[in-house]
Amino acid sequence: MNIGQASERSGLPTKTIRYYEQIGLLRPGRRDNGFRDYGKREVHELRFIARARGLGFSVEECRHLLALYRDEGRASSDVRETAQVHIEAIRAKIEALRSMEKTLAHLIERCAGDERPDCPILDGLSGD
Amino acid sequence: MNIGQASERSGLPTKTIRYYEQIGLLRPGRRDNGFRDYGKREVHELRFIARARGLGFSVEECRHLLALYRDEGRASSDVRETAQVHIEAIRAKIEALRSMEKTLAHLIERCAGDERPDCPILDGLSGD
DNA sequence: GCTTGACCTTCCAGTTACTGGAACTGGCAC
DNA sequence: GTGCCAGTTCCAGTAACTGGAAGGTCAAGC
Repeated sequence: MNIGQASERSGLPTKTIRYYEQIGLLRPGRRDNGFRDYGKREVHELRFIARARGLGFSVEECRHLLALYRDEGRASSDVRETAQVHIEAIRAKIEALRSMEKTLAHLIERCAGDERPDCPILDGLSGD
Repeated sequence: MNIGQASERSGLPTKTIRYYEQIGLLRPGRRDNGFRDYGKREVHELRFIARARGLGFSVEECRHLLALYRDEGRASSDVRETAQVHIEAIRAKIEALRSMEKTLAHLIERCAGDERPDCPILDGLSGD
């Protein structure tokens, strides 16, 4: 099938699919006319990548996961470790964001938000 | 003072300070020898930017906040709105990350993580 | 046979917020 | 005058796409 169909079935934009090919993530065959040709397997792998990206894995992590997925002789410990490292990064990000949210919420709470210039948010940012 | 001092006092790398100047966020004066010259006010503003960035505001948001900070006639509602929009973006990110974390934690939990190839994480990604 | 339109191709540039490196100058100690 | 640190500019690279230009393919309709 053409890239448009593959896009529809994988949920990825054609631009993204071409990009993944460019960086060597997934190389489909070509027809005589130069069009990319996707089969069931390729679409399946595109969906795999889409899901992994949806869980926040970087493209390089996706490359690694895909390699493991393709490798029948993989050890599940490899996958688990990759996922473990990633989930810890996610947790760290959540913590960082929560801390920002808390600080910001405090500042916003104190701000009148009217036409006057006094502003605890700016005061907080300026270091008072 | 020179950029090195300003860097030390603001906590921002010199590269970053030069970058902020390049995009017109903060323009220090110059000495005869061409070196940038920072005063108390500039360092104060650099710290302002550093704090805002630390709370996750984009550089463009920082530009806006800095303009408000400089404007004695600002309305605090402007600041509050900017912060409100931002905190909602933060909350959305937290939610997205939490959802990723939950899904991933479930998958990791089920994975033996040994030398065998069977892996619920890969199964989950492949859509089974 | 020709045109239209949807879909495909490649390539180049832009996005965010820096960061690294090269090549050169300023200013001071020895 | 030589070394050295700290300053200068400019160019390129990062992550993961995304938009747009310029042009080729193919089936359908007139």
